Amino acid sequence: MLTSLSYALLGLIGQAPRSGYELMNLFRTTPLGRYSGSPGAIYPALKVLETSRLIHGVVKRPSTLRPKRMYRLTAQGRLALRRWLQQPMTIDDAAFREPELTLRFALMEGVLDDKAIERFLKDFSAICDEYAASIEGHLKKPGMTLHGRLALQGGIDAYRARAEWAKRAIRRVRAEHSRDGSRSDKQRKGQRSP
Amino acid sequence: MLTSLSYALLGLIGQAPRSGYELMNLFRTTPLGRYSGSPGAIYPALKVLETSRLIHGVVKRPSTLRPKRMYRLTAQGRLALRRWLQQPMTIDDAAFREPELTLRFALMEGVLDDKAIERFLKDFSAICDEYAASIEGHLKKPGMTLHGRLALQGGIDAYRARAEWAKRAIRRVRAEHSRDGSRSDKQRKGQRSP
DNA sequence: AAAGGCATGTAAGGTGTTACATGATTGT
DNA sequence: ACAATCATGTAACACCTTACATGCCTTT
Repeated sequence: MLTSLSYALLGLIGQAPRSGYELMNLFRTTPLGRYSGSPGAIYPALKVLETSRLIHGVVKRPSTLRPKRMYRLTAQGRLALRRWLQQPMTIDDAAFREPELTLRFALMEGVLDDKAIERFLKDFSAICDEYAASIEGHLKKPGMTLHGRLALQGGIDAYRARAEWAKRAIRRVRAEHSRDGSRSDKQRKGQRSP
Repeated sequence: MLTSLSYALLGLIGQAPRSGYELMNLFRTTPLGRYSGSPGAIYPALKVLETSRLIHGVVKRPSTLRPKRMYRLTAQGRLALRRWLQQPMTIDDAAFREPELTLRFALMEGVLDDKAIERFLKDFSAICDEYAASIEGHLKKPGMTLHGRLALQGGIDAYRARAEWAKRAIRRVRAEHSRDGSRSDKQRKGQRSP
């Protein structure tokens, strides 16, 4: 199993060919930074992805001591990405790996179809509500301090907010999709916003 | 610098003397589990805290191959905990270490005074709003995909929810404190809910 | 006396961080 | 020629996870 960082790299390379440096800057200058953006993590991760044949680096500036590589997804890489994006969602994902779910959502545009995206958001909303309810269970337990209960309430509020967000997001992607559908029914894959 | 896990242990031991096993179960059976609850993390961390003289383990069942230890804070440990709880809050804490802030709130009851607790919540609310606003800045940047923008919006919503929670929490702790104040002005330190 | 929960611990492995090292290219 | 930025990489270290090992104690 790959890490979140590796999948983030896979997803970003899928959007457009990119170099390690470019990826590093994306992490450093955007909220993607949550998934870590140090060269000591990114370059080794890219190496692993390349030896696993999920990405392939085309070497610019060859036969120097400091070659530059532009990475692209291989067919295998595209498949691995898609499998990760389509993974069934568990309550543990919501509880302990919520950022990875958000990452999946951010990277599934242009890879999964409208139906799968809507499914994802519905599941996400439901699972966030479910997890919020499970925290509520702890609230009633004896021996909880005031701050303990308040901290739990904060968690509940945050997950409820996530669930509401997902419901709004469904409407937003629907609106976008119907516009896209009436405008241009073809054109997919490998495109990038201008 | 100690890790979140170490401070969590410090805080929990401060609430009442506890054994490693007891601590492990607290992590396993409550939302504290976010801060990890495997024996491979907890026992070594306790050992480090003891060699740093922040906690002290009283050995029950001595002169066996499997001694049992009940840990208590030392004066140094109490001080280290207090310093961590009182640390000034940065926007980076909110952005990358929000769970640690929540942990601090949960563990400051009975250690910091009412004033410091209210200060913490006010700062937390302000910094969450500030960070939410800084994400909003990214929303306007060109080159953002639809999903990218929606994911950012999710982050904004979550941080706004945190900020609102903190405001409600201030009222809750105020109410509790005024009740406490009129009931029993003394009695602090080392107590535990029944 | 066997089972199951209490209780502590270690070994191997993976992944990340910080800090550093180094080379290439471009603009002044 | 120099500085800044582009660009890649490594070494040391810290910490956590999983899986396992082991022993004590209580109940049946």
